[in-house]
Order: sequence, then structure tokens, then C-alpha cells
Amino acid sequence: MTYRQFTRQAKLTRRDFCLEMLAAHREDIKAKKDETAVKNLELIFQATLEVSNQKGFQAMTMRDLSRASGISVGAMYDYFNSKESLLEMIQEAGRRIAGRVMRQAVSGAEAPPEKLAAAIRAHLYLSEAMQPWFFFSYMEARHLGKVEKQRAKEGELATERHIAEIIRAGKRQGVFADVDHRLGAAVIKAMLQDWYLKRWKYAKRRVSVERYADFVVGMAHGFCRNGLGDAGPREVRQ
Amino acid sequence: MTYRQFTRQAKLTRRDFCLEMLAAHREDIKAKKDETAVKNLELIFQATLEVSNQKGFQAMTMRDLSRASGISVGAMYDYFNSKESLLEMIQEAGRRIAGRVMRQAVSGAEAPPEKLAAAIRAHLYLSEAMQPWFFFSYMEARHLGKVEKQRAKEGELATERHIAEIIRAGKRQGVFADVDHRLGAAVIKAMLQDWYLKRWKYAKRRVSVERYADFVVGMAHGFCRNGLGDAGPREVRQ
DNA sequence: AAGATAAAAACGAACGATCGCTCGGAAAAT
DNA sequence: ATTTTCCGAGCGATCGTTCGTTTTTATCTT
Repeated sequence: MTYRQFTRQAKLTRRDFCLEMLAAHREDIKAKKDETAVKNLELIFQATLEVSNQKGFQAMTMRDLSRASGISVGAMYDYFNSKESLLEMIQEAGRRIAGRVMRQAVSGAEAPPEKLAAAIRAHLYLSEAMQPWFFFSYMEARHLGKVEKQRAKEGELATERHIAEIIRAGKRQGVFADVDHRLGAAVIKAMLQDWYLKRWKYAKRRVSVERYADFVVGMAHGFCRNGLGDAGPREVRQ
Repeated sequence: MTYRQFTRQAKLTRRDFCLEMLAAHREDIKAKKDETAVKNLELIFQATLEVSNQKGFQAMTMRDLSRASGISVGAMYDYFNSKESLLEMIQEAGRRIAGRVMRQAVSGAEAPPEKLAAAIRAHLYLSEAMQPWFFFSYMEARHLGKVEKQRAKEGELATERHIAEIIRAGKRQGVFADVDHRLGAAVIKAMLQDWYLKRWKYAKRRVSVERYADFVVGMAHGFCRNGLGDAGPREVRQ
């Protein structure tokens, strides 16, 4: 699947994101008409990611946010109860959308190699389509409350366990070599995260998400087929 | 080289770190006696990383820092001019030490495979010994001023270019396959960063730095020898 | 169609709390 | 007795947040 096909089937626009936020907090949001509510949520959401991804959520003041969104400080508070709850609303909505997309994206494949490729590709395409949110979510997870922080961490570990499980299944079926599936999943995850954490770097080098996906899938398959992760005597040490 | 051997030859204690800070800012620091200066710098340095790595540097107040270090707010200002300059002092000293260690750690190897292994191992061992600083440096780079931020980014890119150069040399000498050395270096770098960004995860799973190093070196060699990164027709797509 | 009325949305000055930081004097060391 | 180190109340600035008011939009009346 190409990135173009992916974005066509998945609804991941800024508007979709804010509809999710509105639905989850309809009674807390003071605006009566959905039309205006979504419109202003979009302005606030975009401004939050823009300012926050540049200087950090803590360093962003409500006056910064007001200037960047074009909405007065007082009016913004019709859409969230506090700065902290704004952070939680954004994290929560994104986590829900990402979870939903991931679940249905990997539902097609059968054999472990294809499943592995599908999972990698789905994660990369998703994080490409929602890059500002993924970056935000990663960098600001520390500022969440205990409950929300635990949920964010759990979401991360679930992705990793999912990949590890695919590798394990491949080993049982004999299509993968006897590699450390947990360490393998960990480093694959590291590569996936690098895409949204350092996207400016890849953009400057003109590396497309498809090319990066091909590359990571290639590395993952090579690793699983040849068993490079067993640290055997082929190792060269200094 | 084992991690134990590495830490024995490299001077990377907290005290060494603070001696570096003191030497760089001897005239700005109000304390006259080096003894007391280093002692208090250690308290401040440790408390800064402790509090900051948990809640973020911006969210850390000077009163937090005073409580965590056991030094009064007033006395702390005998050791730095402002909160921002404290951040810069820590970043600068760490960058200098890390650069020095890396330069001499990879000076021994000759052939590209050994050079690659040495570079990976040196970086991992270094980030293990200075893990709190590496984590801090990565997460707080956004809060630096323009000049310091550029220097931090340059340091990162230098590491990556170094790895890419080794792979390129290996290709020219025919010991490595025709792989994309830039993308290869990028994902190797991602694996290296994962070690200090997610160390709690590896600690819980009882993965030692040596085992992780063996694993990454194995993946890097496998990739370079078999050319998994060319995204050829062997790719399986969904 | 136009004016009156009510409802909804937007505003920004002002509030108490807390921030980074200073400074005059106390405490400790020499 | 002198120097060095340490202290923490207090300063102005700025923070997140509120709320009485104005402006805009929708609805009703003539």
C-alpha cells in the first residue's frame, strides 16, 4: 500500500481530529453550535501543536496561544477548562484515533513476513499523516498526570509487543530465524519513532515515507531471516 | 571492549563532569576555593538532572532545585548567572566530554567492519555512563538559545556522518554491499538513541549494555554485508 | 424588509499565585 | 578579625484563569 492510498482510506485531517475532541467533551465545551466549536477547536489545536512543538508545552503561555490561534484568551477557555486539560484532550483524541487506525490497518495480512511489513508500514504512514501530534505526544508525555502518562506508556508498549508477537509467530512457523524477538521489536520501534522525531532531517534529504518504509521493512526482514540478532561468533569486537 | 574496561579508562564520574564545568566558568563562579565549588556544583548538577529528567527543565523551579540540592536559592546563584545559563553550562560541558571520549575511542580500529563496531560500542558505552545527561541533552535541546541549539544539532549530525563515512569506506573497499550508507547510518543512530531514551525499559528487561551493543553491531554488520537497505524486489508489500 | 429582542460568542483588563532573581546580613571558615 | 560561604524574605514580572462587558448572530414582530 502506498502512502497516498493510506491517507485516502483513513480519515486523519485536522477536522477529523477536532471532531473527535468535540465528541469526547461535548458538554464541557461552552460553544453551542457544532459548526463554531469545530472551527475554533481547529484553530486552537493547530496553534497548540505549532507553538508547543517549537518551544515546548510548558513554555507556551496562554497569551502565546491566543496570538497564534487568533482567539482571545477568554474565548479559548470556552473550549477547555485549563491548560493541563487541553494537553490531555489532545493526547487522548490522538491516542484514540491512532489506535483505531492501527487496529484496522493490520487486519488484512496473514503470513508473518507480510504481517510484519504491514505493521511497519501502517505505523510509518500513520505517524507521517499525524506527525505533529506524534512529536507532541512523545515530547510532552512527561507533563501528563499519572493516569494519562500510564496510558501513553501502555500504548507504546502495546505497539512493541505487537511487533514482537509477529516475529515470534514467524519463528514458530519456521519462516524466521531464531532471533531475539523482543530486542528485534525494540529496535524496529526505535526506527519507527525516528521517522516522526527527526522528520525535518529526512525531509531535507528528500527521503519519502515510502522509501523509509521500504528500508525499515527490508532491515526487519533481513534481521528475521538471517538471525543477526543472536550476537554469535561472527561478531567483531574492538 | 567490555563496558567495565571502558569506564575504567574514561573519566566520566559526576566529579569529572563538574570539574569540566568549573574549568570553563572559573571566573563567573563566585566560590573561591575549588574544593567547595566542585562540591556544590555536584549537588546542583545532580539535582538538576534528577528533577529536570522527571518533570522537564522548564517546569523545574529554582525552589524545586534548592530543595533537591540542599542549597539555598541565593547560594545557587553563586554558581550560575541564570536558569538559562545553568542549562547551557550543563549542555556545553557534556558535549565537550562526549566529543573528547568519542574521538579517542574510535582511534584504534582500522578495517571498516571493526571501525563500525567500535563506533557503535563507544557511543553506547558512553551514553550508558552518562545516561542522565544524554537524556537531558536530548529532551531539553529545544530550550537552548539559537547558537547552542545549532551546536547540539551539529554534534548529532557529526555522529551520523561519521557512521555513514565508515559504511561508505567499506563499500569502496568491497567489504560491504552496495547499501544506502546515509539511511543506514540514520537507523543505526536511532538504535543508539533508543538506549538512553528508553533505558528504564531495557533495565526492566535485564538487557545489559553489552548485549544491546552486540545486537546493534550484529544488525549493522548484517545490513552492510547483505545490503538489505536497497529496497529491491525482495520486498514484501501489503 | 426592517427594527426589536434575545441568545451566543468573543473579548481583554484585572486578580492572586508563582516565577526567576537580588541583596543585605547571618553563619562558618580561616 | 577578616574573608568566604550561605541564607531566605522580598522585588518586579509574568503566569493561568476569571468575569463583567461588548460584539456578533439568530429569532421574532411588525
